[in-house]
Amino acid sequence: MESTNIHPTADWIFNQAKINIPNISLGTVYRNLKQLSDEGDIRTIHDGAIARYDCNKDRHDHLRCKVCGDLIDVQLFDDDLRKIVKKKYKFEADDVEMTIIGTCKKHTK
Amino acid sequence: MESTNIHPTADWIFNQAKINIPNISLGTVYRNLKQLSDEGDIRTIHDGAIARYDCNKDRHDHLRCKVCGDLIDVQLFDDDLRKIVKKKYKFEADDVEMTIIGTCKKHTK
DNA sequence: AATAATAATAGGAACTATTACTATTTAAGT
DNA sequence: ACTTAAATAGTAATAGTTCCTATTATTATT
Ligand SMILES: [Mn+2]
Ligand SMILES: [Mn+2]
Ligand SMILES: [Zn+2]
Ligand SMILES: [Zn+2]
Repeated sequence: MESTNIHPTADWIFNQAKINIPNISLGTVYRNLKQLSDEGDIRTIHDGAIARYDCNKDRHDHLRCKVCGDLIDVQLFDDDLRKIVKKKYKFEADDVEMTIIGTCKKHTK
Repeated sequence: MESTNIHPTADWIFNQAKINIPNISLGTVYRNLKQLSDEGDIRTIHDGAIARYDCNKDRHDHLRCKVCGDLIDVQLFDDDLRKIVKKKYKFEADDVEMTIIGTCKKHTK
């Protein structure tokens, strides 16, 4: 999984794993992903209704291209923004889930 | 639904609707919510694995308090941020889904 | 008002991602 | 080798959502 910078689903990982471990079960995939996520070794991201898993442990955000479906890592939510949230709304931010939907640079003519 | 500023689930709406329309079906709730959402009269927000519906049609973001569960409307992603995304990543942003998880002001002593 | 055409609905089946359960296998400790 | 504990495969169960269809309500047309 670390060999890719994609954001695979449990099902994708399951199918990849089957290449080397033909009789692995989907439950094992979910259990291990949950464990890794709980330990902070990977991140779980909610992409609409389904879960994706992210090896990029640094806090970051995503751009989702509605043309090609790519999910691109970006850094947008920074300490400045955290301070604004704190000052303006008196809200102590622990975590941020931000996905920007639009069109990536591959499709600009 | 407009009478509240909460972010109800389909199930919550279904149960509320049953008070006045005792034999309404869940499918009707989903169908009408989808229609309203498609027409832009409400917004669908993905809260983890489940869908919530939002009457606040203005583009806005959310703070989710992990203590009391509240989902608070805020305005964070602005045109400045959109321009940064455009300049830095050459990405044309159409829509943003941002939820900040943390602790709301009700719980600060 | 009666009839025909169209839209909306209830109720339930089907679907999909995920979780829970359990008997069996694998690994570790002595 | 024996005991204990952890991990797993396989399968059943769950939850949210969508799909389907016969029936009901609404609207348009004679
Ligand atoms: Mn990522
Ligand atoms: Mn809102
Ligand atoms: Zn693209
Ligand atoms: Zn709170």
